[in-house]
Amino acid sequence: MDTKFREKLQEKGLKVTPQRVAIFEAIMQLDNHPTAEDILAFIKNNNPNISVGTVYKVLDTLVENSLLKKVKTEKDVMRYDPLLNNHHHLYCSETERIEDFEDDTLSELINDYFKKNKIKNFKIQDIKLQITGKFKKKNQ
Amino acid sequence: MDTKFREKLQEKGLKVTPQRVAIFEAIMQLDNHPTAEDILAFIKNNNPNISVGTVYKVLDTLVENSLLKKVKTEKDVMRYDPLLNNHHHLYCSETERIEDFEDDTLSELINDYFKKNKIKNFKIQDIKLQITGKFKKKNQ
DNA sequence: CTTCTAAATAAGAATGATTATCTTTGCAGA
DNA sequence: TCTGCAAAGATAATCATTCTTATTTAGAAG
Repeated sequence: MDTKFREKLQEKGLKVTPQRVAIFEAIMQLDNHPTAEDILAFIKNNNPNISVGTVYKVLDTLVENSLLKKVKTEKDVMRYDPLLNNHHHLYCSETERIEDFEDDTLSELINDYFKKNKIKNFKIQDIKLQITGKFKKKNQ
Repeated sequence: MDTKFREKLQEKGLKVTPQRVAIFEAIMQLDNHPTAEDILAFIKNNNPNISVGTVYKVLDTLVENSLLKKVKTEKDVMRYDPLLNNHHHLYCSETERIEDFEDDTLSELINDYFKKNKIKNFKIQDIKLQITGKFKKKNQ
């Protein structure tokens, strides 16, 4: 299951360490875009000796090597997102919940738009929608 | 020029204080989404006695009352944005530069899309595009 | 299976943005 | 003028993140 992850690490010339694997798995299992703290807490169960600095460092290297994404919120904590496929985010305006929102049609729509209407003096690398709102009670 | 701001404060039942006005004006004049520190430095010129806590407190109340927006960068500092009209953000992937990007046609396009394609169990309040990329050298 | 070395981790101190606390100020209404 | 309350000042406290140093480890090369 995490063989792909191991392979990707090697492709990038990064060593495969138990910490890196554990952190990546934690993010996959912890849904909802965990904070560094969430990840640390989760890992401590099986791996009580992991260090705070390590978690931050690993997260940084994974982000740098495009194996993870940082998510921007309005709060002052960073959250991390497994870089699966291109998706947007639904932010709850009342809680800390963040959910993925995938819609290829929409993404295409936007990409097409920018293909026709370039932004002056700016080269787009990535477009993300930040959709703020409220989750309805159902399916909660 | 800041009469509108004063009015808005009063509408919300907030007192019009010189600090609030100064902070708001600072944000309007300092372009490029200043940090709390930028704002503080700017204000200290005319108003050397303003306190750090006050700046943060004022910023918070203004955000709460929808007179400002908080913007987050990849770094862990918050930045503030005068809530003029609906606009999106261009993030430079190499520097901390953030610019506003306004495009009513695009906003409409997206709004229309969501009018036709509701998100299940989610009520949209606001949609922002986070466009990451590189500013070209010109016009720099 | 060893040895070697750069890369990675541990531990915990340090930093720095933000928040909290407590006091003082200034103004509105009695 | 007095009272009450929101706001501001001063500064200590907090807490996420980064830094520093010593130690350990992954994985290549022998």
